[in-house]
Amino acid sequence: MTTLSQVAQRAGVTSATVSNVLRQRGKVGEETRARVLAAVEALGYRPHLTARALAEGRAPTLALMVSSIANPFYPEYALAAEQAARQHGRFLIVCNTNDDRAIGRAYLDQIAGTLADGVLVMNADPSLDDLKATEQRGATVVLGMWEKPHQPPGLPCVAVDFHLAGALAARHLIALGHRSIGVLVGGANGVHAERERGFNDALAELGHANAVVRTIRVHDSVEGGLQAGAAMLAALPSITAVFATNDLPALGLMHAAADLGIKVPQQLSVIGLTDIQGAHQARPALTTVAVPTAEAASLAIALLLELIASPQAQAPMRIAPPPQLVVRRSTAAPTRRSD
Amino acid sequence: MTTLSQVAQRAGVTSATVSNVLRQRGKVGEETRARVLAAVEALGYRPHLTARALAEGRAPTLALMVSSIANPFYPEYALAAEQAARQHGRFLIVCNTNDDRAIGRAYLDQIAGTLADGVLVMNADPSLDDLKATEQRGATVVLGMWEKPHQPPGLPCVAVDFHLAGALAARHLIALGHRSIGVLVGGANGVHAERERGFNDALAELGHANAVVRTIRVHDSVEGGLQAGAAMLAALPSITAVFATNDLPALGLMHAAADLGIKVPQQLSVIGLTDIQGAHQARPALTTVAVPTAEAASLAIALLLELIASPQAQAPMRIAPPPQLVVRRSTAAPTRRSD
DNA sequence: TCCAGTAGGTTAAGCGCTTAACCAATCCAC
DNA sequence: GTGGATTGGTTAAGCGCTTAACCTACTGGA
Repeated sequence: MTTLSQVAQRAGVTSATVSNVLRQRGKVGEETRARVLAAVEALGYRPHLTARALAEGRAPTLALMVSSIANPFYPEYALAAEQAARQHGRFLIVCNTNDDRAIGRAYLDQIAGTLADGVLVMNADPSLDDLKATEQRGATVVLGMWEKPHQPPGLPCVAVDFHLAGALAARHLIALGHRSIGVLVGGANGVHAERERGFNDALAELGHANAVVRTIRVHDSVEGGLQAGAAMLAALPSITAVFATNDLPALGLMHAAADLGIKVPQQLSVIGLTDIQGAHQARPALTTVAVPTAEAASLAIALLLELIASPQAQAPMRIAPPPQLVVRRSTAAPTRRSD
Repeated sequence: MTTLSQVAQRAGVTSATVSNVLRQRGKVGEETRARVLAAVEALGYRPHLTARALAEGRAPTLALMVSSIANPFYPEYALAAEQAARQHGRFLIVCNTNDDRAIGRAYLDQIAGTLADGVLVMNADPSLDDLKATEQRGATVVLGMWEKPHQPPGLPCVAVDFHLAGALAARHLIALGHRSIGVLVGGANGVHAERERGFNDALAELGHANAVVRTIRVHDSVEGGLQAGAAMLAALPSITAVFATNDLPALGLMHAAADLGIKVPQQLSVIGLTDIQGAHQARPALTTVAVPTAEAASLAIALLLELIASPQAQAPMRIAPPPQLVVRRSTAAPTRRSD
């Protein structure tokens, strides 16, 4: 490792001067600057980011907390977040909490404010109380995707209008003519409540408050949708469409339909929510409501950095672009399955 | 932020003593220890990881370089790597190079040896030369998944026997009776060459060297497999089975088959390689050769940490558990498609 | 001739923590 | 009692970098 003072020695100056050259501040003569740069080059000097951060009184990284990076959707989000962070000269630490609040707390305890001066938290994975405590200790916390724009969490956040997302799904199904609908609600701890509410509210607005014939809570996975979906489809032949609050169960449901010999979309329409990669790769390609993943991620990073720079702003909320209906091949006008 | 010396002051000792208490080293009296711990508790003190790392002369994190965390397979690997790192008290920075060597080099330049004292690189994404240069500068580099166990890269690595992986696929197809096989080779820059070679070598060993009727290079994605697969299936009706060097193109190929009305596995067998999450969720579930992702990741982290602790070991190579054939529903005994 | 201003540096303190070296008091065996 | 261990701390240097404060020419205007 080459240090600043080694470079300084070779260039015949003090390390302060080298630092000034590298950071383009302070006054440095043309000739000296050239000597310094030559020394930097010759020794292959690279600034020690850890030392720099300590001296500057900031942490060198940002942290992203997710339940598991292996879950679809998060990788896309993480990619966008990392790129945004990099553009601001920051690095991203990924923390998998595995939906375990103790792990989340341990992470916050260890790195918030010391290794990472900003933490981007997805889905309120740790409890809001833990997050607020972390904030008290002087770290900056941003909720990466808050689902209720009209109900601020008391923490800085990027809000995505999931109420609208649910509503878009409902309007699409109603417009197609569906009047007998099943709903699969995923998400642990009621995280998807707003999506479900948006769906039901829109139904009511359109005068079809009772179109939902069955609502089932499912595990937020393909398997969850497969199992619950199979049961639901077998029990209720009148259902012509299913809305799942997440794409994963929606895909599982399509499998369940295939297993039962039900054709999608001819006999059953399926609509998801999120638009993960697998959605448009499915057969038939899944109609879904797309969440603005990348935009939300870069908004969150930007917010985080602004708050780190000037912490006074009171719990600001950034609104991400609205979700959008993406019509693919898994939805169509209804035909009675029983026919 | 609470610092060590604030705690020390409150406990009526020096910061050295507080440090000794927290690190369980040095001699500290029972009574003093209790006072210190009480002060730590009262002030909510948390050690400053950046400062600690600097003082200890090590970097606080490990880095994982991948082309894009949004690509399937990497998230699973990253998850395992992060968990292994956490068990050793390290944090993981994720670096997406987007297959751009300049970005990879920039990352190495910036963090290797300063922010991250170890870098775990997937698929030789940056050039080996860049990596060796990084090593010269004193950083520790480990290749996360080297594909050629019998041809050391000159850098520490975790090797997975992809030759065997290819061979397993070949043996499976031959055992089922396939004699007219198409091959889809993914991976940029010939990364999948070893998989293809393993496949062909096994075929030759079994006396069916000419079973492969067509080999196509494809983009390493569902779309890549879809397009190339459609062309191949249309042009060569004699093909009864396809091996793809990666699951993504294999899934695309299944779609192509569906589009052409070709039934899998009745009329066409498809086998992939990797066993990504989407493989067992596909319909029919994809037969594939599973790569020991999690094991390779934790081996790599362990190797990285050992090398950081004692850099003398000469370019050791760790061998991950062998790949394993996972038979699902996309392969069966052949029937002539033309029948 | 004198002084203010500026260009081009240097000095030194400090970020928060670790750790080797040192020191004072107590203990115990002989 | 006396010397060597042992206990329980303290001192101070240092990790590599930043930055405010300071110093020393030199320049030029009145």
